Amino acid sequence: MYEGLKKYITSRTVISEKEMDLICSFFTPLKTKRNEILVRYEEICQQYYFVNKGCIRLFTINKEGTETSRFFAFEGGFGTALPSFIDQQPAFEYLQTIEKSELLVISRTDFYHLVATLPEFALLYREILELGFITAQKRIYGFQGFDALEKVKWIITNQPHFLLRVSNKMAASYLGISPSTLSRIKSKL
Amino acid sequence: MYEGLKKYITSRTVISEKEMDLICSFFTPLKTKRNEILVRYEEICQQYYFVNKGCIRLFTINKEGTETSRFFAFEGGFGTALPSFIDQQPAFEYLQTIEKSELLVISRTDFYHLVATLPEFALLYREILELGFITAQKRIYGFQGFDALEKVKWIITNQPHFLLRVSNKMAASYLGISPSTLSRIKSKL
DNA sequence: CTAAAACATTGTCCTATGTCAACGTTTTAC
DNA sequence: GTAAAACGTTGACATAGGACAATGTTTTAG
Repeated sequence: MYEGLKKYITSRTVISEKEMDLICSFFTPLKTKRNEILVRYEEICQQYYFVNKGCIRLFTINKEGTETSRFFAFEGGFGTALPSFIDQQPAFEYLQTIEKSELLVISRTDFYHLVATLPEFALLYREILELGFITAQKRIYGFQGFDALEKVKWIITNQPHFLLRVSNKMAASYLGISPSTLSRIKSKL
Repeated sequence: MYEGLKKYITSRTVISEKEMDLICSFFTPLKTKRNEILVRYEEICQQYYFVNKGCIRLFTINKEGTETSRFFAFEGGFGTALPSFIDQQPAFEYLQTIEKSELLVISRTDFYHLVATLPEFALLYREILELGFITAQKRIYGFQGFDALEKVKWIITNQPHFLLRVSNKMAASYLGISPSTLSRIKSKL
């Protein structure tokens, strides 16, 4: 159950078995169904999620009812509604599992407790933030001035499994293009 | 000279005078001219910059020679080519002062030394990352699906001084629209 | 102070991509 | 297992906004 998480941690920091067990002890398993909502709009996010199996998606719905996908975390990744989690403000987004998933959940209290007491965990969090920051940057700036075709090529290069893993509709809403356009582009490669 | 930095720090953490002086001792003043380059494309970024006066801009130039502005830091803000600074990889961007500016500079070595030895400084860095992350998120997601008019309204709401402070061209390249379009929109409010 | 360069504004035109609709296929729910 | 709903694909059409150019203004360099 905890292998994925342990692998994640050992690949990023050196830590004693005792501390590893301590960290794991704060994570509780959670099985979810397809399209299960973890954080609702305007809810204050209290949990951080590690994806053991399945996939979580962060998205919004605008006033016209159109969904926009913001972020996906697959097996071995962390995810949450981070702005709300950090600031404890109502989330301007939804978090859901788009497939039947197995997650490991840690409460915000425990999370920040670990950050405050375990330097190795603080380092892990710093790396999550640094990586998240860089990833977000690359995505914005990678997309700046890109036309639809370039965006699709970008995602194929940077997240090769992405288009195979998520629906056409979700992929399009992540890339900021219409499903029709994505469909047309895929048909020409 | 260090008032701005001290103000920044005291507004975010509680710290003794001695530690404050220690932190400040690692920052050296730097005066720059308009359009002075701080980090070149493919250079590895070794410094973090605090803006006392003036403004720094992060930007790229694509193969067609068009500039894209990624980020601006004004008085009281921190800025650097963060992905390169973090990973010590060649920067895929330029950092410049767009006005005559007064900066406070800390080397990466000293910066991470402070992060590693002063918990208060580690907290500050964590907050910079968290805030940077949230800001980047808001910008991407705020822009997702926005048309040109909505982007301009967004920037007016979220950074009211922005359009007054930077040139039409730079503002347009930040918003991801053409200078002509921005000009037309401004003329209609 | 002056010449040159960069920039801002605005008009005309054109294209990428969104919208809508039709149709077939897959998924869902009971 | 079956009906209904959601989704994917493709065509026809409409449009936001980019490219380019002309003109006037501001900034820069010496």
